[in-house]
Amino acid sequence: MTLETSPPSAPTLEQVAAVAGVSRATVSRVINDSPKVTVEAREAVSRAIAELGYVPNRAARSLASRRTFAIALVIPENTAKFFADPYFASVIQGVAMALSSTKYTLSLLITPETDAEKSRNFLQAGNVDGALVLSHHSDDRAFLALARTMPVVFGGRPMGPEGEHAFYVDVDNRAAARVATEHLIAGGRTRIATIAGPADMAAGVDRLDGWRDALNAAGLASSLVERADFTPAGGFEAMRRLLARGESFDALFAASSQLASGALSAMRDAGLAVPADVSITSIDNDYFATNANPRLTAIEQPTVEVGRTMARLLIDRIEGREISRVTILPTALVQGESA
Amino acid sequence: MTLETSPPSAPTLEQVAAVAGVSRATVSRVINDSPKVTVEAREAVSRAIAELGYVPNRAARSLASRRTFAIALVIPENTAKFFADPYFASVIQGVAMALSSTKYTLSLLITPETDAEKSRNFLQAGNVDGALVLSHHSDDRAFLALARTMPVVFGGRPMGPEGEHAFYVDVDNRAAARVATEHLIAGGRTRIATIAGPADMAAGVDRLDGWRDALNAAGLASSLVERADFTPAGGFEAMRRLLARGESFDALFAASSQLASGALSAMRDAGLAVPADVSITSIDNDYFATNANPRLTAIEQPTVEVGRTMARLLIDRIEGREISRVTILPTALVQGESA
DNA sequence: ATGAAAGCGCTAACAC
DNA sequence: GTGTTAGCGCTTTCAT
Repeated sequence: MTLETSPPSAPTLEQVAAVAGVSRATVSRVINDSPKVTVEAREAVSRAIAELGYVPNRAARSLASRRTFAIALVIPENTAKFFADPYFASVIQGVAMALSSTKYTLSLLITPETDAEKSRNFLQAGNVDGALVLSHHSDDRAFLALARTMPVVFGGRPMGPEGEHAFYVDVDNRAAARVATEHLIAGGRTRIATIAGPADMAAGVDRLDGWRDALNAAGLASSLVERADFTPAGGFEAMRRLLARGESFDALFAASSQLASGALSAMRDAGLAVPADVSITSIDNDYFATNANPRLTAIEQPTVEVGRTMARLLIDRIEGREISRVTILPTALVQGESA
Repeated sequence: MTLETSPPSAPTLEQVAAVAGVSRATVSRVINDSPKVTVEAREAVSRAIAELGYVPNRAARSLASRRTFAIALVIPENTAKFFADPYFASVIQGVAMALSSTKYTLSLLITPETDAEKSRNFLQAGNVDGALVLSHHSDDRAFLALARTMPVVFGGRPMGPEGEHAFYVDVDNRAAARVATEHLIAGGRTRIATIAGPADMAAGVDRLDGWRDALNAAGLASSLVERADFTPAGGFEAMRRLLARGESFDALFAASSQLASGALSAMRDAGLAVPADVSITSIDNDYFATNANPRLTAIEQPTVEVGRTMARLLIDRIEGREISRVTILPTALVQGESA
């Protein structure tokens, strides 16, 4: 049994001041890099800080300064989707990375639409200095409003009227889709279908446009379109509808690898061989692409980099530095065995 | 153009009190679910809170209560390893999940050994209510000490003298290794080598023991051992050393799929066919296992569940509930094409 | 350049 | 059961 003195309470700024022989105000100035401190004072304080192993208490700091040194990463999805989509994990990694070398802390908000309000209140209540919103989802309106209140950086171009004015990091979905489709055309395919994403999501709209761009440029027909949620189940159903049309096709551009993965099952059921009968390209070189059989030829997005960039930009904004409103990151086609 | 009043400052507890016609203390009691409040008062306050869209300010709350409602997830690795290992992403997901339905917030600390002290100071300074330490790494001593200061739950059994007293969530690495090895034996293999992990990591030690258990039980020799870091490069070199010994073997148990993945390259270089010449099993049914060629037969760990469980247990401890010191989660062998 | 002093918004005795 | 009153540890005027 050791003699438990009360909690090994951490050193306070006051103690640092005492050791350094200065006032608390001076210690505070040193901590906050104020220029108005003499070299000697600064050194005395630094020594005291090192000696005591002092670390400022964030709560006190936040309360007094009205800054929190916390940023929120909002993922407007329910937990099921959150798990199903490897995209989120990558972006989180990137954000965490970028933050690890700063004084900012991450607050993860996974918010089903049902309590979007709760999240907004949390954010508005001054619990974070800014927010990152992964706008994979359609319902961005709430968060666009938030963006008028505090620094917000979106991941993916937010839909809606105000989307124009938002700060966001994205990839060029339209160009990516075009490249993926051109790959099919280059492979000699001429009747190219697509399974597109939801019409209320930027990725859904843009990727469909890109597919059309490629077909138009090549003088090919662009009538074989089915829409679906970005899930394997959605892809499965969409492919069944496509097959039910009775119009034959020799290639498919799927707007996401999850869609492609579901489509693949439906094609297998229908006795179609990939890539012999139908070749496939898609977007997202993720788990679904690499584990598909055959492995999918897909566009790779720099997902970790998206997270990292979002975080960097947000901090720049919080700290008053100028940043450009739109940042587009590059993508690349990764060759698989499906096309 | 709306009339921008100064920062849309969030409502304070004081305002709620005014609207509800009670004192601040009563509002505080309602917020904190104190039983000592009349139904009427409680309702009046609730109404006022709803009306104003009030959310408590965490900083103020923390400062006054000396609680932060934040927990840290410490990953004692450098960022390179952090990215290379899919294990971390899964565990983080699990933790985030578990936390999303609580009032706790996540603070991610990715700490190269070089600034382990900085992290410890941060933690000690009362910036979190407790910590989760992903003890994949060998240097647990620092965090074991931390565990005497605040609630800590480890992921993986921490090594070292005090490891015995720590709270942790883990899988039965020894049993997992035994099962993986038995699978090779069941396949008719008799000369079974292993590439083991570092001797200073629990997973390294335990998995080697499990391999031995299986061989001993079957009356087979257990001399073909090489050690390596848990990386593909380590696995590659270990396999070369194994081959250089000149003793033939017809199976390999790799202590991780990253090791197996590297070993596979070395075997390919040596002209060995898998599983024809040498069959392989490993641990971690992750990216490395599923993307290996051939796909590895491996033990799957419930990584997301590990994170979720760690978070739950930590919160239980923080809130003073009794929890068992050790939680072992189940694993399962997933059949691939390598054995 | 430095110090004194007044809070930041909340919780936690304590008294009633 | 409710209100009063001190702070929690820091930042930030304002003097000096």
